[in-house]
Amino acid sequence: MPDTQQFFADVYGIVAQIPRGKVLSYGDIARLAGWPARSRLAGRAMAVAPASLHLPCHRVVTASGRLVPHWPQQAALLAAEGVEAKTGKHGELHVDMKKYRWAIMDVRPGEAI
DNA sequence: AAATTGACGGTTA
DNA sequence: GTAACCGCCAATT
Repeated sequence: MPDTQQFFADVYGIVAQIPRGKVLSYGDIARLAGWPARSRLAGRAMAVAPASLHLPCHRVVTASGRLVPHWPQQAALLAAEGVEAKTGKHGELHVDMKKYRWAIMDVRPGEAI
């Protein structure tokens, strides 16, 4: 099993565990999967993720809190779960990461700061 | 094999 | 707060 495929599987497992009303960034997922530098691969994993897995990919945003480009409906899905997405002048949607980011990162002392 | 692209992240100006 | 630049890894052209 190639590392990439294992990484993909791990990413899917993590995304599936994201609680309702919380979000994670690609970088966070990559880090949790054990590959800190593979944030882009996390995005690719979502891109190729089979719909049969029912992954809550709408709970995945960028590290800046920006919602996923090329996917406008994500805001509606998040809003349905209580995640408030603010709309910018250029139609950019962003969420408050400090508030909605999955707390698994905060559990680690020392790195949270 | 080389260059380009992408659902990214972080730092610097 | 926005913009530009660099670093990162894999797939695609």
